[in-house]
Amino acid sequence: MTTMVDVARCAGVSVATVSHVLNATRVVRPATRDAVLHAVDELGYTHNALARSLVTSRTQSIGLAVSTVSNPYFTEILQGVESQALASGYSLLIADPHDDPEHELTVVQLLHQRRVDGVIVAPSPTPDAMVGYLDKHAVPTVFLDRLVGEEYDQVCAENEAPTTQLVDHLAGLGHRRIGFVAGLPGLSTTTERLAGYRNGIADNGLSYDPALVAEGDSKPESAYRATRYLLDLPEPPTAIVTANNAMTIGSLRALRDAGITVPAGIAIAAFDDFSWADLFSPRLTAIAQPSREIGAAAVRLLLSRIEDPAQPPRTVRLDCTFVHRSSCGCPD
Amino acid sequence: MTTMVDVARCAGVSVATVSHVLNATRVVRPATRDAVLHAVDELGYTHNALARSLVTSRTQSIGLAVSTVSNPYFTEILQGVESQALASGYSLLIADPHDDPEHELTVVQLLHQRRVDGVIVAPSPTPDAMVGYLDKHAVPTVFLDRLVGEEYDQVCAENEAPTTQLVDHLAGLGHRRIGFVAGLPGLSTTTERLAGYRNGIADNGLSYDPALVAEGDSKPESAYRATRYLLDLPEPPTAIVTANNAMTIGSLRALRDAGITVPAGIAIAAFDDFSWADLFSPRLTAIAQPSREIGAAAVRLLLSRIEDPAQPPRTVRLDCTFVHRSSCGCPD
DNA sequence: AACGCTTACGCAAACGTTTACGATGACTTG
DNA sequence: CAAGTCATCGTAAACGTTTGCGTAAGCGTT
Repeated sequence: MTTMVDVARCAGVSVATVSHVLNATRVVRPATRDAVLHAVDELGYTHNALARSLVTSRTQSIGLAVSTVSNPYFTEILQGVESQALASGYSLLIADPHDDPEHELTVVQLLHQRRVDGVIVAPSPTPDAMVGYLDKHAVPTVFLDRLVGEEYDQVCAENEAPTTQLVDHLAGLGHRRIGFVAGLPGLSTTTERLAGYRNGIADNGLSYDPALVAEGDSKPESAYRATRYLLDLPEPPTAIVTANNAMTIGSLRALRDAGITVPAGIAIAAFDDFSWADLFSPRLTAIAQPSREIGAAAVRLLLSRIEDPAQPPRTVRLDCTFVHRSSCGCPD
Repeated sequence: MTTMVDVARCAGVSVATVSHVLNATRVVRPATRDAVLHAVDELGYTHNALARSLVTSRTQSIGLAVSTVSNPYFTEILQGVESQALASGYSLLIADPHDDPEHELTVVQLLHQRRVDGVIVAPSPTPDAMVGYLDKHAVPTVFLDRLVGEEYDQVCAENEAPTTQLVDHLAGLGHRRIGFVAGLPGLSTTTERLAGYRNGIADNGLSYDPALVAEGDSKPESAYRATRYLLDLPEPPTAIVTANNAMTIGSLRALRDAGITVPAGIAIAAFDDFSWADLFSPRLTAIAQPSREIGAAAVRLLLSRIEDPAQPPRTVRLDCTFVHRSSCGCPD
């Protein structure tokens, strides 16, 4: 591996000069500049980012800890993060907590040991250990998707109002018994969407029936069971709203296996859209989160936090869009 | 930021000793060991991986350069890579070449500057510059999905035989005119799958009609056009096989917009399965690649290459599975 | 001729680790 | 009791950069 001293020797200058021409950090005579540049590609020199980081104590990299495995919606966030990071001259380290609090802590530690300039984390339901670590070491952080507290930087989508919108739509179509397949308890998204559901129920003059909300974790299987449960009710719902991607999958499978057609047999409206939802059967009426934009906003927020660690914490909320298709029972 | 010398001072030992207890790299008296460990968490010391890497010239990290943006199938590969890397004690740097040869070179350079121990790359159709760079700097590399040459380490799925299998299945159902919606020209996957298609045609005693193969790039829009073209043929095919994920999406949309039902109006069999293909309409008969396993195999191959740079290059091929649903026209 | 100001660069000290050698003392051993 | 053996630990030189000071030469001023 050729180093800066090789280049310096070859060009007949000092390492300081090499460093300065490489970083354009002070003026050098054009002639020596050329000599250096020439030496660089004659020797095939490549910069060693580690050594540089060691002295500057900046790595120009950020860490991303999201559970891609369990949530496909996160891959879009990943894309948003990646492109925004690259555009800002930052590299991206990723580590998957696999939705496990213990694992979550260790991957965050790993990231910090690599001295990323900051991290973006989608917290698990019990993020205390991880949050404590981040706090203790003053690691610039922004939380994603799931909120942990106003004293932190965080970005997520609007959850409450859009869910209400789903219920409104269904109620507007005449449904009086609207079921809800909720997500993993403890997550802010779950809480907020449930609140949105209840608002919708109330707004439309319906009475809230706890029997109509079925909980699940974030796996489709639990939604499958939850939906089965709703169907087996003495007085089953005529419409269902599902709380996220994974839940929707499970519900749809349960309905299919039960031989119930959508929207004829039951109406469906979902939180979270899919990339190819237009090819699904039924064609899903859904709330689409601006996933890419969420990812991009997170890195922007993080970079500004890195820039000025003293600034007050911000929570940014992004608007969702209502995608009207036909699973709700409206004509296509 | 507290360092090893802080810990050493606090524990009343030398930095060498601190290093040794932290890495368990030589025996120390239990008492001093405890003193060090105690000092460590009293001061909240965290290891600086950069400094360590600088002296060991090992970063315990690998770089992944795949175009997630353009191909959702890569996100599964990503998951395979991530988990295998983590399991082997490696971190993951990712960089998206966005399917652009120029960008591809720069991200690989970025990765190398960060001194990853090796890289995993899904090459673009014209990877020469990138490959040249990797060669020149002797960066341990394994290529993914798209092949670049037997003199490199590479891993991908079986392409030819499975495609033939698709054609066989359709022909077995009585179809004589089977169209093919091909992928981006120049990619080994495209070439091989096309070859598989032609084999299938020949095996079944059909005559190869160039008019029946329509090319696209990797975007669904091109498949949309390609499919339209096939439908507008004087004598359109009665069955179509699509060459990959993106192509399938485009084809299905084209068929839907043309008011053609599957499989009644036309039969479809696809290379590449989807996560929720069972919820698609039609339910897709498809070849499923072992994506996760491909990713995992790639990191295993890379690590063995890093371990022993002199070993002969290997190309590993993974088997696909035929997922039988109903878009081919078989009863569900 | 002495002075100061520029311009252009070099010296060397960090940055936080790892690790090859050496050093120290206590304990055996003959 | 001298010498050899262990067990335990410290010293200091790397690793490849960045960057605060310094310095030397050239030139215009008085």
